[in-house]
Amino acid sequence: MPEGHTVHRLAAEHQRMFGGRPVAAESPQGRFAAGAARLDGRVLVEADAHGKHLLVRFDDDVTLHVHLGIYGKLAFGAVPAPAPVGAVRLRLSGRGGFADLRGPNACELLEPGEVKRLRDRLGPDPLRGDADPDEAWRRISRSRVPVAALLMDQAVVAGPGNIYRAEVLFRQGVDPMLPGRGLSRAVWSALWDDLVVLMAEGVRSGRIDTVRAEHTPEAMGRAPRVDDHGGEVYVYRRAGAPCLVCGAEVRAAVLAGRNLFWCPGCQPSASVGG
DNA sequence: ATTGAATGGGGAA
DNA sequence: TCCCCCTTCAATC
Repeated sequence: MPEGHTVHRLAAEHQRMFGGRPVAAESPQGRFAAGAARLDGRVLVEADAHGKHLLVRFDDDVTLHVHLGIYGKLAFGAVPAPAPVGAVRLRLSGRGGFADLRGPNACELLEPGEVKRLRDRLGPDPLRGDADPDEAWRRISRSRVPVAALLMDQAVVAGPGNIYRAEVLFRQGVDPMLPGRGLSRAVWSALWDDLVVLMAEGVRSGRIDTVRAEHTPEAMGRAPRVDDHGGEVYVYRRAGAPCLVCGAEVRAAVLAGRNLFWCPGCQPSASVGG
């Protein structure tokens, strides 16, 4: 679930459901009991997202910081809320509904200075209007780290995860192992612009679709195929299957502890886009 | 009943 | 580079 587009949707949902009104907070599981007690009854001022981090500001400048990690989930529902099921770390409820948080990587309260520190260590987020891609380019253009790893480094770019990085590199024809400093400025711009388009579409639809109209199963007379994550993609989790564009076998490798997928035909070694 | 995998990330070594 | 955190669900015994 949680790449940056999901977290932006969750922020919008919090704003819509709770914004400007007091909320009730509890920790049915008990592990966030003290934090929930501190939030209980406060007015939710603003919910925001930076990359995969959800930042919910309450009156008196207390900010709830949630990072879902790889397992975490947020589930919304209508009030009256049913008895909590499973390990609910935090339940917020208000007139407009309730939100249950399970399995987050982070669920904590931050002071304003800590929020600033968190934001300062994150790179530009393609989904934020205040994002400056040059900030990322300054790091990328100096780095020997493979571009596929740089795109997963939240200090370089905040928001893309394993699916978007694989898909954007495929769409731009970039070899995942190319070191950052091997990229031209033009290719970085193309990668960034494509992330902006793909992720904004992800916020609208709530899924990750990256296949261009001319390569859809309908356009190419193939059986439709949707990945388990709920979108239509070129290479993510398609190892061993034929590339939708050139027919070469999609490859997989582990890079920095994460599964990387690419097409050796469309993204040959040292290819720099086009 | 148990294991493994999953769209993350921090910290130690 | 590994290990650990946290939770759910599907696959396997």
